[in-house]
Amino acid sequence: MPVDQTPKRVTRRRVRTRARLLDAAFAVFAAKGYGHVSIEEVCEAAGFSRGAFYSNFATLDELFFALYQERADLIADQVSDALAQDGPDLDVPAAVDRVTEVLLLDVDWLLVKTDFLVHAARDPAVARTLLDHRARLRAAIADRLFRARGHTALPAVLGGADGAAHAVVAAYDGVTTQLLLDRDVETARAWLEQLLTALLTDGSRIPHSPATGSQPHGGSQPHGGS
Amino acid sequence: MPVDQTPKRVTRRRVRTRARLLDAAFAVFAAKGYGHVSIEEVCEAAGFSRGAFYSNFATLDELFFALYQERADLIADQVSDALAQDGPDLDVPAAVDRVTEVLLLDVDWLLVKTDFLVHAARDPAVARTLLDHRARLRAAIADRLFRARGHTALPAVLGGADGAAHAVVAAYDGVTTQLLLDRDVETARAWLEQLLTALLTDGSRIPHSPATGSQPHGGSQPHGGS
DNA sequence: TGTATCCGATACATTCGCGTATCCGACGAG
DNA sequence: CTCGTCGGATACGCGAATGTATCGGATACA
Repeated sequence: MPVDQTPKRVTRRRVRTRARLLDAAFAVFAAKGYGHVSIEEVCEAAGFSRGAFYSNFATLDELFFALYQERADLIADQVSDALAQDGPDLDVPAAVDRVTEVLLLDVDWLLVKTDFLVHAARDPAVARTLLDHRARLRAAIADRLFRARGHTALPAVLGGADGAAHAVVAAYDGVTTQLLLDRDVETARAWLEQLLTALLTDGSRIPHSPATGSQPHGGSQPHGGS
Repeated sequence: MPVDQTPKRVTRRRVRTRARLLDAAFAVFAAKGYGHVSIEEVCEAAGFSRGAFYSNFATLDELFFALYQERADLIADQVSDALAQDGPDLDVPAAVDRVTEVLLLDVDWLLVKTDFLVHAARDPAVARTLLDHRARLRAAIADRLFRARGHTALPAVLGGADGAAHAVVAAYDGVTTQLLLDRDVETARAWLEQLLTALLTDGSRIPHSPATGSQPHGGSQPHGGS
């Protein structure tokens, strides 16, 4: 067979430099924001010259896309794991706690993800990828909620596990926005847990104490910086 | 009055060109995204040369900042008006409808706003401005909810009108994210109304019919493109 | 209407980032 | 161990965007 689909040899060194470029790009994008980053900055942060870049990627968009896919898949797996941990009956606060841990731990990732959102908002092809990723997350959540129906009643307004999963993602996005501005991870986590609790349980079934006492900070409510 | 704070003459032409620059910048930012826009592109869209720009702004960031402040103030006023329209007793669905109309009408504004968020997330001084704007919105909402307490019971998990206002803003941000990806304004509006209804009313008091029948599209739930 | 001032246009130099072509060292196969 | 191929470095030319300095026309006030 004279010609391969990927005619290059297996190339072991290549994957290492590619990975280093991706890692460096993540750090640089988080720090300065995509759109204010030049190719050379990424290469410099990775300890390479531009030649290495053009040997692995055609454009900065391509790198950004690959970077997002890699990390997004990782996050999706982690969320799936966090949701699968406890048995058939769902412990809402515990599950919310685990998922929140995964989703709000790394502010840098939120920064890059938001950059990617802005990018996708103007490119339908890229938007499709992001929508697919979100659909995967929602599916995992909806599946978990569906398996636990009967044990935990969902508010009727949301309309089933599917709608509830949608609401969870929306709450996550909303809290992310505030977190990007005030950079207060702990408050954001507390606030997201509270929001999800409010969304996933109907009013009659209050999980914690409804008044003060369970917040990490002194305040009665996890309000952001202002 | 011998000396003005701004010693320049009243300069009537100046404000016109400044406004034209701001309007053009809004359109260009919405189309291409801040960070992929050059000064010359803005000037060209406004029908000016770069000299006009440098006579009115020092940098593109400064223009962006002014642009955001102008529009954000406008939106804040509109929301306040929408909340003040009905009497002392709050009609939640109607108020939600009016506010949603203001907040999700203009996708271009959401695009620019998200760009500004990304920008603010890396500049604490800019972030302060955005946080202030959000605080103003929340205050208007909380004030409205507080005036209507007794008529409409809020879920205890959120902790009072203040927490509820926070939740409203978070829901708005979350729906915005989805809207930027699928560009489906009608579904987004329906979904936001449903989310706010779920958040602002406890489970026992269901405003519309809890099942299908009030959505604009055929589907049972206003789920986004995927 | 005259005029001093302001404002935007034009021209220029400079810097920055990009993409390519070429070269040399490294790695893997035999 | 040797050689052929691959991957990354270096050097070059190019175009775009920036900031400034200067000029001519418009504008507001007397």
